[in-house]
Amino acid sequence: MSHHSSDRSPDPSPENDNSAPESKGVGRSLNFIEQIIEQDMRSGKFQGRVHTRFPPEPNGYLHIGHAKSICLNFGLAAKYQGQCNLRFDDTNPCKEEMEYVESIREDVRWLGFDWEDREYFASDYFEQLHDWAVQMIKAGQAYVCDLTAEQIREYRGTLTQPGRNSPYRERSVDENLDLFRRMREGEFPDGSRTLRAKAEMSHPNLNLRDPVMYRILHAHHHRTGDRWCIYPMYDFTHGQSDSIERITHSICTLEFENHRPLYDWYIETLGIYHPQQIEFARLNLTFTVMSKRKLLELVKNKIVNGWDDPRLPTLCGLRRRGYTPEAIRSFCDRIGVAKFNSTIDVTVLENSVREHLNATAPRVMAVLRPLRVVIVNYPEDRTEFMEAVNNPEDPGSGTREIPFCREVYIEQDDFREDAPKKFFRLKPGGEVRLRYAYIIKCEEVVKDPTTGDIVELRCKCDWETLGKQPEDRKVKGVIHWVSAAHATEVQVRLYDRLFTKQDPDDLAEGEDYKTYLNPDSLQVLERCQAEPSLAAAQPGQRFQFERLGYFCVDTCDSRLGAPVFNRIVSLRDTWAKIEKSTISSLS
RNA sequence: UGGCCCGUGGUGUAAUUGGCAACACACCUGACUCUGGAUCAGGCAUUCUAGGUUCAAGUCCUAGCGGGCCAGCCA
Repeated sequence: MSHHSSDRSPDPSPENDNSAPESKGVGRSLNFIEQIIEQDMRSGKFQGRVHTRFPPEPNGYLHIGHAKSICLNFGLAAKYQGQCNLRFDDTNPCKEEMEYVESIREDVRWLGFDWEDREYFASDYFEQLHDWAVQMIKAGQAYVCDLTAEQIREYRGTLTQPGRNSPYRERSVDENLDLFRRMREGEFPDGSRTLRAKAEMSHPNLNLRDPVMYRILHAHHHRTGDRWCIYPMYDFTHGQSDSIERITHSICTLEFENHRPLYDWYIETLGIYHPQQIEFARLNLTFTVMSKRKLLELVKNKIVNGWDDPRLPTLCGLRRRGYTPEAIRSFCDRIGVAKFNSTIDVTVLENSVREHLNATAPRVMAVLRPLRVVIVNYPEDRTEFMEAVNNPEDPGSGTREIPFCREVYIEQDDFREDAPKKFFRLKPGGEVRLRYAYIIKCEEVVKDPTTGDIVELRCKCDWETLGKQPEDRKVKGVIHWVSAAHATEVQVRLYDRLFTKQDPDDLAEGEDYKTYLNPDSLQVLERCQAEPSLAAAQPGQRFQFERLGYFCVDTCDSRLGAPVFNRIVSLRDTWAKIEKSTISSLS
C-alpha cells in the first residue's frame, strides 16, 4: 500500500481564466451516463460520436440546477471530443420571451461554455415538424380531433383505467389533411381542434394515449411572429429536434422518463435518425427552492429584489453574490450524476466557493461593527505602516502596507466583558494581538452613561511585540482592525440562507413554503470601516475580509469610491461552533 | 389495488461489473497557526428487509417494504 504524500497541483489557474473548463479528474470512476457513452463507443452505435445539447425553454432564468445540466452536457462533449449545442425549446409562444433567451446565453457563457455557431431554436424546425405531421396524417398515423380539452381528458381514462377512442379517430386521410391545412390557415379558434397521433388509447403509459401533436394558438411568437397559429407540443418537437441536430445522447431529467417511449415512437414512426434519451436526477439543494414557479413568485411578490437577488439560486443571483464559475463547475463535478432523487447539502456549494476563493482572493481587513480602541500609550501624531500578506496561499501575491495609529476600530464581537472560558479575544485586563501589529492590553472599558453601551476601549500596546512573540507569556488571540484615521467607510450586505428549513417544501397541512423564509437572510450594514485600499475596489472584485468571509463588490449599487460589498460566504467559524455547543450543553 | 424508475454512512457519489465498501461534504478528536481561516493526522456503515444461488453477494435470483414520476391543448 503506497502512502500518498500531500502533492499539490503544479500551477493553480489564474483567477480570471474562465475560458476552458478544467478537465474532469483523471482516473475517476465513470457515472452511469459515461458508462453508456463508453459502451456506445465500443459498439460503434454512433460511430464514436458524442453530440449533446442543452435545451432550455426560454421562459425563466437559469438556476444552479440548470448548471448541473449545462456542466453535464458540455462536460461530456468536451470529455469525448464531441460537441454540445445550445437549443432553445420555444414551442409555447404564450410563455416565452427574448429577455430569457439573452439571459440564458449570458449565463451559459459566464459558466465558461462555448456553443460556437451551434445555437438553435426549436421554432426553426416548425416547417419541418409540420411536414412530418402531414406525413403521419397521410400514413394514417395522425388525425384531427374536435374534442374539447375537457373531453380529451375524459376520453384519456385514468391511471388504472384504459382510455376510449375519440369519435374523430377514424376520419379519412383526406378530411384530416384538409382540416389540418385549415387549422394552419387560421380558420378555427384556439382550442377548437387538435392534431393527435393515432397511438393506443389503452396503453398503460398515458403519454401514448393518442397524444396531442399540435394545438391551435393564435399567439405571437418571439421569433416566428404571426407566421403560425398552430404550435407543436414538446413531445412532437424535442426528439425530432435532437434528430435534426444529429444528437447522440439526449440527456434530460427524470420526469421525462415516462416520455421516452413516446420520444422513441415518434422517431420510429417517422423513420428518422434516432438519438438516445437518457434521464438523470435533477439537483435539489437544502435551504432553498428551485422550481420556476416559486422563484417567479419570490421575484413577483418582491420577497427578493429581482432575479439576480444574491439570495436566489439563480445563476445571475449567484453571480451577483460573487460566486465564481470555477466554484460552480467544481460543485457540479463533485455532486455526481445518478438516477436517485437526492438533495445536496448547501454546504457543498458553499465549500466549493471557499475552496476557490481561499486560493485566489486577496486578503484585506474590514470591521463590520466597529468598536473604537484608543491605544493610550501610542503618540497621537504617529502613523506606522504595517506589512501585511496579500494571500498566504499564494506567495506570489506579495505584501502591502497598512496604516496604524493611536485609534483603531475592532469588531464588537472581538471584545467581551464577561468572556466565556474558551474566548481568547479581548476582555477587560486581557491581551490580544492586533494582526500584523502590536499586542494590546485592555485597561479600561468606557460606557455610555445613559445606555450602558460600550463605546470605547482604552488599551496599552506592548512595544516589544511588533513582529515577534513575547517570551514570558502566550497570547493566543489575533484580531483584525482598521486605523480610525485612515479607514474608508463602506456598506456591507450580509447574505444568509433564504429559508430556515432544510426542505422548505416539506410542509404540514395548510403550511406554505414562505412560512420558512429566513427573516435575517439579508442584513445591511452601513458605515463599516475598511482598510484604505478598498476605497478603490472595482465592481466584481472579490476579497477575503480576514476572519469574516469572502466578499464581492456589488456590480449594481457600488459607486466610484463608495463600494458596496456582498458577503459571498462566511469563513468557517469554529468559535461559533464552540460557543453554540457549550450553550446547548448547558441547557 | 395501472405503468415506469430508484433504494449504499448524517448528506451525496463510487466500488476494476461476483473478490478487503472508497471519495467528498457534514459531524467529533487532536496537531499546527500572527486569520478560531488554511493545512495536517485520526474517528464515524449490519449496503431497505427476508430468504436463496455461490468458496465468495452492495452487485445475481425470489418475495416483501420504502420513495419518485405520470391522468396540460406546459416543458
